[in-house]
Amino acid sequence: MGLEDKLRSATENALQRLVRQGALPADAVRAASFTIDRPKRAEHGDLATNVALALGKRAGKPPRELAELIAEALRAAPIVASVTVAGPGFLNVTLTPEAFAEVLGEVCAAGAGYGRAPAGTGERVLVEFVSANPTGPLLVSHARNAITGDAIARLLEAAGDRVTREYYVNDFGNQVRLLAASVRASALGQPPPEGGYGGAYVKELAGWLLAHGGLPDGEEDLARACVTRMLDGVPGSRELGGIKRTLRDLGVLHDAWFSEESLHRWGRVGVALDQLRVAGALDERDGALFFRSTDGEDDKDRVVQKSDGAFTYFASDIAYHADKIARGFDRLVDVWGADHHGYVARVRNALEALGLPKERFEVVLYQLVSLLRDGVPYKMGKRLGNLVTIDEVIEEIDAAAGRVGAGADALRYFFLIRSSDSPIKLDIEIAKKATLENPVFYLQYGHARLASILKRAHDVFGLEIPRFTPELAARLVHPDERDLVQRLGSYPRVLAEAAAERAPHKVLFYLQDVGQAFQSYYTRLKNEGDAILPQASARGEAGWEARWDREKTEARLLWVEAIRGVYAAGLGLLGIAAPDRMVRPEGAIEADDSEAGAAAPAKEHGA
RNA sequence: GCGCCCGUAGCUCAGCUGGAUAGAGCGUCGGACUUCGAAUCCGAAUGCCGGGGGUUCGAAUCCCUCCGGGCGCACCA
Repeated sequence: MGLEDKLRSATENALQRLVRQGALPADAVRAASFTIDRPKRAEHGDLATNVALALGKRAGKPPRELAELIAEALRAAPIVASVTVAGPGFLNVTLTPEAFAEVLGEVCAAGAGYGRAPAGTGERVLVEFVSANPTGPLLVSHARNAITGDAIARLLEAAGDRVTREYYVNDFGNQVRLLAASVRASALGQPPPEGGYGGAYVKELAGWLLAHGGLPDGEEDLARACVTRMLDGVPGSRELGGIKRTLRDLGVLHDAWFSEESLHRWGRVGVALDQLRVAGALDERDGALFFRSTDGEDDKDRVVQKSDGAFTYFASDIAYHADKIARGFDRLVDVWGADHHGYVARVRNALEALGLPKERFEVVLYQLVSLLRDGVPYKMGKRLGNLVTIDEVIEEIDAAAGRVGAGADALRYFFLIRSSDSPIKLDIEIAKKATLENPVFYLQYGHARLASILKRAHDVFGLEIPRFTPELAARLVHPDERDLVQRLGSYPRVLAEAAAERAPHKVLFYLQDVGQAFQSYYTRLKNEGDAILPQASARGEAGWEARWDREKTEARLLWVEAIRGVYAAGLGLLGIAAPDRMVRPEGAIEADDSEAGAAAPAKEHGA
């Protein structure tokens, strides 16, 4: 339990006591909700609460008077060192060292599972994401969907949910027919049909099929073979690595691949439409079949079967979502680009018309990714032949950083640092080459530093990370050390909130704050002539070991490991690597600018 | 026209279940290396929180309205 939660229950206890004493009306206390916050200013104590202000309305007493009353009751709590009343009636609370020690103890005891709810305590959730048409390689714009969906899935797991990650494969209808036709054309050395696909991967796909038993005769068999190859790829191929491999490179693994075509093959679409018909939710107009979406909240009715007899994508989507419910999921989370938001109502309405629990259906919408190239808008289009693939971007960043995985880390950072409601402008050139000023390195460096302190403690001083004891924790008296413990204490809350709001960016902001707080402490300590481990200069003097406060070092090692553990867990939750050391790539260090600094102004003013 | 999202520092964005003097990164300027890792740290400057009205002890946050931008409004997927 973090300090906020500890203070909250202490405050609630204090209120109950005041109610029993007749000092406060019970119904006012029951109805009031109050906040516990870290105050922005250090002189306002460790935590502040507006409980007196919140209660003032209902209790009918001046907030200041209430504040004095509650402050007095709160002073009895063991975690409270002092309470002052400030401003209109805020309570500023300073906590006891024991309270901080308790929090650190909880972090250490929980280990890697700290902040996570016990697995399986939550809902059964189906997170459906990516679901891009298997007619081409995944593009950078798809990466936001993949990364957002994956991070939300990880967050829900941390919140205790049983999560299934699913990719809905649109292997039915016009688009795959066009892909198959394009591949056949390519095999015959002809140009692709109107509106077809002409990328290099089409040629490669045709070549691979020819080399492996030839193209199937039937169009459906060919389409199936093409989709399989688009998903699984061809080993060693640059152009046709496969959607699954691209996702794996991003750290995204789906549990299930659900075929749209199978819904038709098993007659599920027809069944769903029959049920809608029985429910009286279908109308026939102009030879087409409409779902009466306007019975719910929607602008117009939606076509499920066109006048030429073909089912729409929406028809199979109804069957698909009905199937998700039938599989027993408590919650369906779909991750869609904001351009599909008009779709939400019709799917929800269809579920309702089928008599299914529509409130289980939920859509996470993310705003769109627009591309820039060196700051100017970059129009990407199939017809323009300038599609930017995820593979391509990952490859270039990996090369620039000299590490496989750097590209995935950078992309995950770029897409997870923004809230879903914020559109993202991704500059292709910067994403590709300017990896060194990428803030993801700051995050990772923080972890490398923590890890390297522990490694040095072991290698140079033979120190292992000690077991937690209250006595050891009591040695952490530096204000920055207390501050970091407080931050670690609020990690469970951050996770729970991020999961509930489907907002992975909150975890990332939290980690940046923790990293910054530690880096700042680290330098401050040095400026104060102190250090976690005895420095080389100190060890030069005779008898240094006798003067070394070994216990303080051990307390700090315990603390460093607690921070490192939370930090690594948080990064892991976002799918970003937490390296123990960072290697600066060749040519990354800027040239010494002492000469340039002198020369440049002279040139400026030369004329 | 209707619906959803957005408008906060020079730029990119947090903060939005109402709380004290509105934050971060980048950029700018000025400092700190006898390195437990300087991919770091410290300091400074910069804001009618798009405009107006309302609710309240208190509004970036809630309500109304206007302005500006993105997306959507198919018998496409």
